[in-house]
Amino acid sequence: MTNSVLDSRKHAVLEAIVNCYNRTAEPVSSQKIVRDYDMGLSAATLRNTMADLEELGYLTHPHTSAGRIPTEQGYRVYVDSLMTDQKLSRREKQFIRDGYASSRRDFEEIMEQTSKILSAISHHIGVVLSPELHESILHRLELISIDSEHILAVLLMASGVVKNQVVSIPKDLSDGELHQINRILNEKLAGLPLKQIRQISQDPVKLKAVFDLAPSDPIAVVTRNTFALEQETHVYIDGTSNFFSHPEFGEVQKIESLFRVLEQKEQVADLLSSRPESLGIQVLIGSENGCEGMEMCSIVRSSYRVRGNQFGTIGVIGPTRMAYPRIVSIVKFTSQTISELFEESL
Amino acid sequence: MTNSVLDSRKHAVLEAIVNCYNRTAEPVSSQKIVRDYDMGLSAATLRNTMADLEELGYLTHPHTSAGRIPTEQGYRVYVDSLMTDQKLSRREKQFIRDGYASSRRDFEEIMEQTSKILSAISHHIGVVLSPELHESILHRLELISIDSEHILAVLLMASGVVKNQVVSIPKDLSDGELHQINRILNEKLAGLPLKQIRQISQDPVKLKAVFDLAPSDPIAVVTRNTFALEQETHVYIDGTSNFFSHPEFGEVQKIESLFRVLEQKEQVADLLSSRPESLGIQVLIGSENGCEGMEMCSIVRSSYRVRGNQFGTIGVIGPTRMAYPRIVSIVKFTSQTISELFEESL
DNA sequence: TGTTAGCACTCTCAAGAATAGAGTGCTAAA
DNA sequence: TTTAGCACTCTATTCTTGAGAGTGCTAACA
Repeated sequence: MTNSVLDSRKHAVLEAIVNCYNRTAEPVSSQKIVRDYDMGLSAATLRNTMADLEELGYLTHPHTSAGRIPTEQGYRVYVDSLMTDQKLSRREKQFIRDGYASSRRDFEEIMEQTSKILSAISHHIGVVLSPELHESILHRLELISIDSEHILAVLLMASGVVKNQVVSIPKDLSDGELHQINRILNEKLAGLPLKQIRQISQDPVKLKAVFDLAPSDPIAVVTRNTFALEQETHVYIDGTSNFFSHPEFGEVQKIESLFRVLEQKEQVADLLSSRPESLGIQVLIGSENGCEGMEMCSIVRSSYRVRGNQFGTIGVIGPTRMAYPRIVSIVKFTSQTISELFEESL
Repeated sequence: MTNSVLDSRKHAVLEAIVNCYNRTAEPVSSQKIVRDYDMGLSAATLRNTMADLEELGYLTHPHTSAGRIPTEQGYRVYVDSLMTDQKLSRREKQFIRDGYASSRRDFEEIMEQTSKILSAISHHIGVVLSPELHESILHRLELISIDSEHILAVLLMASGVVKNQVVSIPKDLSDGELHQINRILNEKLAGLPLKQIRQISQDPVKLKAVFDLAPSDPIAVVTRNTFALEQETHVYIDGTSNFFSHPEFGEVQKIESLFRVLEQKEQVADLLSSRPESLGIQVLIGSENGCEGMEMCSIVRSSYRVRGNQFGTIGVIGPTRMAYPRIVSIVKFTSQTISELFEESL
């Protein structure tokens, strides 16, 4: 909290400017602060302080005779050490919990609902990344015959996620054979994390070590084909149209570049997950997200946990000028709620 | 083809204006037509004809000294009787087919891919509605135990679609019991359309008639819970950001109302499917779609077929000023391609 | 009778000029 | 160190003007 460069007045002024700018979306003048915040200082003094803050890189000027707006660096200081926690109201918490009332136990529905809740309550864009199957543990698998060339593998993960996979088979398998293969696979593979299973299944040597059979054996083929599934993360996005209500996106081009990014689900996934995997809340301000076309946006993200060590990510994408304390609280509480939801019910 | 109101000159002029306006997005002047189309008429004569067409309601004026643009009615005539088929080039057809090369047999992937293909090749918005399970025939179902209170029902439809459903069970069932129930359900229900099964499962009388057992019997409960699934149509949308490149959407508000609609998946689903269920191509011009916020958009849609009589819908949403002949060909060819794809492979 | 040239008229669009207002930076006094 | 005062700068709005595009109408023509 003791930032050597900023004395307490500068702190206060920066905070006031960020708050004010977030409310009005207009450059903040010294007058405005005198009127709205009772700081016991004159406009002239504030102007001096503001000039200092600008020199330090925390504020900027659209043009000579305009008020100040925070720079990304200014927001950074605000988020890191100035802003105060804003508790969600009981009503807001209830709103979030109620959002899950209808979606019983369908995994997809919970993901989808989460993105809707996030966007509805934040008035920004809500994003949810499904947990990475990679780390997830296989609880059991069931093989179901489809036709002479294909079977369906149903993977039940320990987390409660269910994943279907159509698998080509080398030759028609009788019900008995299929049953037999199913039994053996469960015996050998249940309880292992998917990542490890994939390694085994794609490596002839390991495969032989585990199953002790030739690569051409039906069991080997089925295993290989079943676990060839690539790492796919589903991305759920909602509330994109909320962006139209922000004055800073009044011109089409600005909003266009953002929407072009949002349409690339993979890019959105990278955006939310590529950061160091700390577990708490993370706030990326403006160009910190490093994504072309999203320089004007900030991201507040957090992981959630689906039993064991399977993690997904939720986040809110909004304009750099967003109400950080509130959004942080929302993301924090929602990720807790969703984690509990998975913990208890699935 | 013999439209009593329109002589062949009016036809030709209307067609020229539609074509020209589609290219340039600017009101078409009499001069422009003289220059670009060799009609052997002077500008003055064209002005007379254009005035007639305006009187008939097929053209309009942004203001007195501007050229003409087609009205919705004008487009209607153009689409219904003026425009000529535009075959897709070999390259375009190949592009569409290639789009499916990677997506093997995963149903969802094909749907998703289709919306991408449609938007990429049309430069508009591509929409796909998954087929209605309703009419689909149950090929077989498999029950898989999850825990003491839940099982997973895997429904294999005759069409190749696979649907998972987590089902609550009244009491813990042994493997044997589960197997037994599974066998009976398949015996009684396989081969029936889902719609009928749902009717049976939700009606105690019918349930008793088919299975001859008490409503509290585990079989009855499992059946009821398994087929309680509501009719859900998945909506795949791609290419929304293509709208930014159209000059008529240069202002934010116009694009906003459109995006608000697109975010409501149910509304999009209604938009594409609520029309009379003719099988061919349908073109809805401008406000004909009856959807608030989409008055400036046209829709070209077609059903596709997934074996048996299970149908879905694909479509392209674009500005009213779209290249109808081309888009119609695209939608037609894509729906054929996707139908064939399902016919042969699943 | 249908077509065309000519012309007056209308409307838009872009550029410039004038004005008001907001807000700053600086200076000098408290 | 703080503050009042003031000159200065920049924006945003409004009005005007002129050019250009395109029409509708009229009168002549085939």
